[in-house]
Amino acid sequence: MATGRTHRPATRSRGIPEATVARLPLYLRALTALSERSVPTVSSEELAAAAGVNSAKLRKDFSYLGSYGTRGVGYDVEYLVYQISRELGLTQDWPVAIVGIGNLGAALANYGGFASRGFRVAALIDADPAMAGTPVAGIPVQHTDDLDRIISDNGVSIGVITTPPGAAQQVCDRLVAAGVTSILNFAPTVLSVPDGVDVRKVDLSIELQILAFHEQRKAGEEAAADGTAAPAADEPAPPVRATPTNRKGPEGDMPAVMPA
Amino acid sequence: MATGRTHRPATRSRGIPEATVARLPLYLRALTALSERSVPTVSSEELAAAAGVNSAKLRKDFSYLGSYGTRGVGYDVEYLVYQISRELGLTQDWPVAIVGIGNLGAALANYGGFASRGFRVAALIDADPAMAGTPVAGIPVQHTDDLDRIISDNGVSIGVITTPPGAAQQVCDRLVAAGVTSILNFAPTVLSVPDGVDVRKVDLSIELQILAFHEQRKAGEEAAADGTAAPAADEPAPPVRATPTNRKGPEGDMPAVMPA
DNA sequence: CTATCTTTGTGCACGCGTTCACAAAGACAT
DNA sequence: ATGTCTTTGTGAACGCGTGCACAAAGATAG
Repeated sequence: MATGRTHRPATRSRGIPEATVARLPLYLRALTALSERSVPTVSSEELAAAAGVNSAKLRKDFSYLGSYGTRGVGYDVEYLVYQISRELGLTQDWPVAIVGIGNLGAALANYGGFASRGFRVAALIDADPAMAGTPVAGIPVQHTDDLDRIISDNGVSIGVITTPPGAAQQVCDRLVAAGVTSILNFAPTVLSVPDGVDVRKVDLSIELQILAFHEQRKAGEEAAADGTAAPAADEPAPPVRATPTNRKGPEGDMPAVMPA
Repeated sequence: MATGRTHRPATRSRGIPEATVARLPLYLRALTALSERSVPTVSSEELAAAAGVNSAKLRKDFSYLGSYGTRGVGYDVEYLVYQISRELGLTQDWPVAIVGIGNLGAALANYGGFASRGFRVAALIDADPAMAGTPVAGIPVQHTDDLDRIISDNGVSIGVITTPPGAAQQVCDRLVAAGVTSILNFAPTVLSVPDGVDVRKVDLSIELQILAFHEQRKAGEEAAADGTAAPAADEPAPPVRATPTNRKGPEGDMPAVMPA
């Protein structure tokens, strides 16, 4: 999953822990599903199961919002949907701009989950002049030169970056200069932003690498359980240390450096 | 960011904390960039800056892998690239299957970051018979009916789900039954999997909602700093409680329920 | 060989997040 | 009205992650 806000060192926003905020959308989704099935009330146990979390955690999370439950009964679904929506700021309209209309940018523009919940794709921006005017998902692509004006005119405060990594920081700087204060970054780059600007990153490559780590570990454990000798790759750090004059891996030659 | 592993409750894998594992890909990326510029060594301070983290944290992270640095000098870039790659399991080939070739699935198939770093798109799978045979990113799409065989034949252990939410759990079950033990889920659904299977989720909608929360909060603080009266949406929980017979928001009528 | 200087590796303390376990609160039946 | 039963809300304990601050290690110069 994409993780980690940058800057603003874990300040509790209005007393609501960051971890709780990250789970509210999950609860909201489960509650919306219940609401569509016209379920009037739900217990913490049921809702927690639907959201895939511990029921105690869910109750504690809700306790930060206020006392919205009824003991012996549970939570009123409609009321809770409204309260969480309000808390997350989804009762207002959020115009969003997507910068970098390649495969991913176009896919996001077409993504249905965007339009619902108060988020509206207000503008698509790309650096390629040939794309200017071409409609993507029914919205004409505009050129980067007009970025500043586009952001201002539409009152965009949330920007989505889907550019190649090399362009990400520059685009980010321009977005921030134009007034954007929240950025969702899909480019595999560490963005640096001034205080007061929130950045969240979604990084496919990182997610896969984390999965690979656990996958390798599972394979190693399995082999150990089979009584097979553990693979060399799973052994502790080798005694041979690399020095500037001795650059070799423990098992001989160093493999070719992998591309980014 | 996509966040949160499901199941397997925070077990320290071979002594390496989960939080550290999640940062290793970040370090690896920064190190690879240095390697391409032929930088021989790097200090924890420099590398930490490039990766966007605290230098003490970076040193502690590396200490879990072993003592790979040289006091007074820093870390050997090439050696560290190799060690982290090995630790993450990137020295081997990981065939990946993408299920659900819509806008997003196609975008991922075309994504360059996939191919590098040992991950290889081994198969594209979709439920639409009309798509079968159509090449996407140079790889012919295969039908869901053959999912089991495709996974087995290619030795796929990592699956990527980019289906509509309604199909995600079913696809997940089939993947797991076929032998997949790691899943990257882009569908906005809580997947339930048996023990031993890792799930990571990437959820655009959740990321946006978290950003909206902080955005709303920033707007509220700003207004308060201006001496303006705080907006009603930012005030503490209202005294009026909703009961099954009194379903109203604190400010009057309940807004229409939002779509999922 | 000794002294100095740089940078790592880590002991320690602190704070956040999670979980347990239970008292309090309300619904509901009698 | 009283008692029972269900479910919430939360106090308290625990564990993980973070960051400070410093001792130990090694490089480098004289």
